Amino acid sequence: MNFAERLLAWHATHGRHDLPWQVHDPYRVWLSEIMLQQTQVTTVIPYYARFLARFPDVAALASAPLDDVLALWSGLGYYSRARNLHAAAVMVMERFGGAFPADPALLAELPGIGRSTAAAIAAFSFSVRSPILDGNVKRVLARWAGIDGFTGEKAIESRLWQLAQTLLPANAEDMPAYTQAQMDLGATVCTPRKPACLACPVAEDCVARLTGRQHELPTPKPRKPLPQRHTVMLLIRDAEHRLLLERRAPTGIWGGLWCLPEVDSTLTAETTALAQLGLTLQTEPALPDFVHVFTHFRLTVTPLPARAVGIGPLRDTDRLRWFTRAEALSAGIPTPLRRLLA
DNA sequence: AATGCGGGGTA
DNA sequence: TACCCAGCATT
Repeated sequence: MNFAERLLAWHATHGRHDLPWQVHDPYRVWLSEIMLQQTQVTTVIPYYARFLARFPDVAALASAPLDDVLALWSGLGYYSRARNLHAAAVMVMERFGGAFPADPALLAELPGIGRSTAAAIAAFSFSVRSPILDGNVKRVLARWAGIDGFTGEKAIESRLWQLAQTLLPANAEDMPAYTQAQMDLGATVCTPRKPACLACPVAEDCVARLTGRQHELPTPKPRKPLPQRHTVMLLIRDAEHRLLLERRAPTGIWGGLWCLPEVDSTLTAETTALAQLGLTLQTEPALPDFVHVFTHFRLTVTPLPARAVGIGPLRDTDRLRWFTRAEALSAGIPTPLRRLLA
């Protein structure tokens, strides 16, 4: 049996068959694929259920306010995914009349859908013969073919795409199961740490296993030490103990989410707030620092409580808004703020 | 080609 | 702590 045939046979008995998005509905497949970008299955499942209940089809999503989408995405991270999801839903309605195209090249024109996600949607929904190349597949193929070098590097990645294309099953109707089989093999057998080679359907001709290099491949990403950053976040309360939140710019960290106003220093907080927010503050002693780690830097946050005195009506209510604690918790806010409020 | 972009699970 | 996860967009 060739590579694809062995994966298909393995998947029939050992694959995952009960995931909630394993349906031939491009909307649900698309939604799950976006949520699963750089995010593990167990994390996605509850978000997927809530999202689908609120937005049962692409028309419902396209006509919803972005704030509602971000609120349901809150805590899942990579918020550009939520903004792109909403924009793509609008495009599917306007350009394709609400029906997702089957062609991966067309799917990849939608925001948030790259080559791998487009192939996954096309394979699961329409049985199109197009290869995926996610973290699982990169690891499986790098080991099986004995490919050295960081898989994020251009030359390595292009070899892997080429290989993935040649290994596709002959029959298009096998594409949904084959695509799922690759993901399942990477997630449950060919795992990053302790690969279960004894349970692997392609172990007999796996170069990494035959040469004892399962634990060396794929070549890990070269790491640099995380830069340190510091910020002061203002916990501004009004007379009714409501909290002032500021909508962040649409791009960058926590884009579009509601967050605490930030200043550079506790010493200049009052003057900075007056200049930037138009509020006169009485600051209180800072709360203990906490650390939030991102992929690319480490952020130390000093929470600084303050009372707003002599407030006039806030003029820019699209950017600045007073929230009760309950309102803040149900809005689109980043995880550190959710933790701080809890 | 390199960087920005979250958050959680895991050993 | 460090690595990894159903990657994509931007520069």
